[in-house]
Amino acid sequence: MSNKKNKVIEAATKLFAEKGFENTSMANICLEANVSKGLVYHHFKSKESILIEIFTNVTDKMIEMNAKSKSSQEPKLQLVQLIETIFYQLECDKTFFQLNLNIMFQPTTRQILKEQIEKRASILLNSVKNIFDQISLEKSTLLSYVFIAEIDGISLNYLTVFDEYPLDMIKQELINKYIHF
Amino acid sequence: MSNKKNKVIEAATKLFAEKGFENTSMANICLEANVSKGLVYHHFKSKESILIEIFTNVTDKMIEMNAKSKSSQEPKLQLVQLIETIFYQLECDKTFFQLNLNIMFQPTTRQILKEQIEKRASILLNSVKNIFDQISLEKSTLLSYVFIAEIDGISLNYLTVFDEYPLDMIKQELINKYIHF
Amino acid sequence: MSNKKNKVIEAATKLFAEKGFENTSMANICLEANVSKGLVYHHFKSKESILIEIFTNVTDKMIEMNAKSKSSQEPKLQLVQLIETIFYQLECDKTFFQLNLNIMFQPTTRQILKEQIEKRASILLNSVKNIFDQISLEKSTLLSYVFIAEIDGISLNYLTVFDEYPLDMIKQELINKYIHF
Amino acid sequence: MSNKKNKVIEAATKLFAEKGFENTSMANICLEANVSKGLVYHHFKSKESILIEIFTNVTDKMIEMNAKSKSSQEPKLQLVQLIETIFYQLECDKTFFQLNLNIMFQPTTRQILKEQIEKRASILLNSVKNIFDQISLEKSTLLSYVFIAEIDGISLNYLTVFDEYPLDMIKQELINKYIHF
DNA sequence: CATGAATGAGCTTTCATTCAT
DNA sequence: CATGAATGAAAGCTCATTCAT
Repeated sequence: MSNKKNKVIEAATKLFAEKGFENTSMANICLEANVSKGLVYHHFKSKESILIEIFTNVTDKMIEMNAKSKSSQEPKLQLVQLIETIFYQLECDKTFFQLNLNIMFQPTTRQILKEQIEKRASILLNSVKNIFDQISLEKSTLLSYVFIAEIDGISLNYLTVFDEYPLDMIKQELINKYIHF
Repeated sequence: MSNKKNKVIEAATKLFAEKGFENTSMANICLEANVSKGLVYHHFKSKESILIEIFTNVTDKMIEMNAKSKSSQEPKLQLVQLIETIFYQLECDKTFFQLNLNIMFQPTTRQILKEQIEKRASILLNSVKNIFDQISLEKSTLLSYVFIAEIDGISLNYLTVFDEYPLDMIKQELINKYIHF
Repeated sequence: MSNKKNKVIEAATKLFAEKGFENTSMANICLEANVSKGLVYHHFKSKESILIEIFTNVTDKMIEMNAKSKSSQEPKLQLVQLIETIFYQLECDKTFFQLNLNIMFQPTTRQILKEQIEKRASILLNSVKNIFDQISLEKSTLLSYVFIAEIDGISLNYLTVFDEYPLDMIKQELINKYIHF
Repeated sequence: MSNKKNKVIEAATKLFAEKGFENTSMANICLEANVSKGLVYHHFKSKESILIEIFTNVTDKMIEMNAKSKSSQEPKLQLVQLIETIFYQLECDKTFFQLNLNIMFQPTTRQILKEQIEKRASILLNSVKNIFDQISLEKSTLLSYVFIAEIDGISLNYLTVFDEYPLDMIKQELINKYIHF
């Protein structure tokens, strides 16, 4: 992939996260990436398609990571490790999670990425369910939904609701819950 | 308050929820409310100020409801009742919750309503903490954050992540958790 | 004339002078005069007509003053007195002179007040020529034009060209010129 | 510089002079220049900036001409030549002088171009004073102000006050004054 | 006399996109 | 690959004016 195309993707990711998709103009992206409009339209057929490519890249990484992570540990420890991983990334890449949230809740962008959003959700659900299947086949679906809701709720509150959020304490509480399951 | 101003607020609320703030034009609002552009700008100084007025109205209602709801029931039952109320409203007014989410995650609108968002969050936290104080003074803050994360996570998953979400089952699971606390 | 109508005229005069006719809106005038739009349109048929009334009032005063000032003094002293009067007013009412200038040079307003502007010019020319007729019947027209040009040029430079203008010195130079004519 | 940008400048100059800055819309300019609105905003960041560029171009030309015109003639002849040049241009480019006047008297445009207007005034004053210094060092400043006032007054009367102005006769009178100085 | 809700045309400006070079 | 001039639709907003009360 050409160097300049990457610069465009990076610039767009940054700006979409900072200002939102609708408030980022092609001109903004060109300026940030230091390329011309013509070049952007050489690599991408539209502004939407930049968004799609950014989102797809991440989905692909998620699938890849998911494939690798088939651990043979005890299920409770797998849950703990999953929690640790997610919260680690949440802290490392706040902006990126924020971008994903605003894409998912903005009706327009949501519509554009509907299929991918659903795909991601089902990957995550399956991945979590695989773990809970080892704990309780009967309640595994319900437990998975609850687990995901907890993760999403904490992320959401951390990222956009509370100014000073005791993330570590709450993470610990969650780990405690599942380690004594 | 004049009839037409209300029509504008209703139209704007509907469209902001359906299409997002940035994708709703003043022309759209005028068409939906069946009024002229001039009239909208006679009542509101800008598009932003419509959003602010909508959001403020709801915040005010929240404060009012909060003041009224000081129940003298057993704390566990208060939690159950709170859960029931929130999920009832979630199902009744899906669009409105969606509007709130997309406002909170869109950087621009978030900035505009920063103060109000924080105000709302602290009202909710206090309100929940008042209940948990009666259960465990020591852990009440932590428990409140967890409770709110659970509610928010479920709402988020119901509204925007999963196409077919077993909301009732999950609500029941949550009620079970807190009734046996 | 009603009190409120006067307030409108005063407000409009002030704002037209400060911001120019085109940059003053009816809403601005209403706010400044503390009256409603309906009232302004009760007294004036349009924004233009306010301008016309302001300008006409001044023209009428000029005519009146001109009628009174038929002095029987020596012509040179009449010139000196005219110079003194004009410069006195220039210093007293800078804003008002500025208003007149910008009305006269803005093509739109100029067109509206074309006839009055010409009327004023001819009154002034006649008035000055009457004095110069007593000095030199032959050259009186030319001398009048020169005199008016001198007055206008000095006013213009004082009001809008130079930041620190030695008005008094120049006035004295002019008086010297005509007293030794 | 691109051909179309020049067309925009020409169109804007013409229309600003004919109708005034405030009464000329971007749509007017586009129509006159036969270009799209987008193109105008590609070359100029705002309507104001068109005005600034027009004005700056002229100021630059003035400075350039001023630099070249250091003549070694007798001072009185230099004055005569300056008068001839100014009146020649005044007759050639009536519209352009009118544009300058209405920019200088319209409070808004005046504010925008405040610095340039002052710059121009000081260039002209210096240029004239250099000549009068050779006639009378003592009175050169005063004489310069008077000279400029005469020129400006005559221009103003010619351009906007009197319908039939004996420009040539008055120019001759002025030349006579300074040739017999 | 007096108010201010209401209109609709028009304003400046932005923007995704195209295309000749 | 790469540029940036050029387009035209649509955005947010202003404003003189009207009219029911």
